[in-house]
Amino acid sequence: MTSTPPHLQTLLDAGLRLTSPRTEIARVLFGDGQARHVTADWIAAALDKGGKHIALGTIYNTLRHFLDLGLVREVHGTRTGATIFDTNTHPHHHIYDETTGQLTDISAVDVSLADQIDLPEGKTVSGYDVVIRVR
Amino acid sequence: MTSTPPHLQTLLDAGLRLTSPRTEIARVLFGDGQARHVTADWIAAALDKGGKHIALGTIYNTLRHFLDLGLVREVHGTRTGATIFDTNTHPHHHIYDETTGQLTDISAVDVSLADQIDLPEGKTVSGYDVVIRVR
DNA sequence: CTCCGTGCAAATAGTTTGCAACCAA
DNA sequence: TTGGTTGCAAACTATTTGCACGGAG
Repeated sequence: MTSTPPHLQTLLDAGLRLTSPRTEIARVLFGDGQARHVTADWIAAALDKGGKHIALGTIYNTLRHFLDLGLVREVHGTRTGATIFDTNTHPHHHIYDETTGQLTDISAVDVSLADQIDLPEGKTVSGYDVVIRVR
Repeated sequence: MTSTPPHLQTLLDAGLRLTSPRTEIARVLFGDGQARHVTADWIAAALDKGGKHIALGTIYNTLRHFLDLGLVREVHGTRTGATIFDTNTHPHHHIYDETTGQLTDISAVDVSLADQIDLPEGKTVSGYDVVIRVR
């Protein structure tokens, strides 16, 4: 019994059609349940390797949809040119190796913010990113 | 008595010539002792406004020099296209308003990291960035 | 005098967008 | 049928680089 995987169900719930590029990209990203840090180029290469070419433009558009739906997150703070997308959507942060470019997850509980941070009035915290740089 | 400003002295100490683009850019950045978040374009515009046009390429090259010398820092974590340079080199972090794009400094003491973070072996922490996103 | 540094334009890199053909529902 | 999607290429933005001229030391 092959039931619809949760990430594909999310697409359906959002009213998005279940098209071939979307399912293929989703398979590469979530297929084995393993969290990944990927770039658009990496996805394109992975698909090409499997004989399933998808236009880079479409990959970017699809990633943006996935971002909106919360299926992936962007990682900031690295000095690599391309945007890195993280398939781990649980609260967590990153260690960035400036020498190798290697990006490693760290648990959110290893980081704490003082509770007396002055926010601009009327604003609420929507999240925070921590990047620990090592070399 | 007009003694050499510290940031210009830093250039000299590093063996860099005190050229007109460098002093002009330094003046715009540090002239009034006020910390700034700027982009290369902002600097170009500010210089043009003062009738001192400097080529964008030269501004980028100069900013890279300033980065190496620790006169400015890059700010990561925002979703604005251009790289933001921060003239505040003291340890601190940022609040990023996703609605307005406004970037605000917060003191480093308002942030604390757990001391049990597992680093890759042989690596040392060279710094860390915290960006609190608000809306 | 000697190079380092500059201006400018061309080259790159990453990402977005316009549009005709397509296809999931 | 029909409007959301795709592919492709062109457009764009941000940044880097190559090269001949120019100015600081």
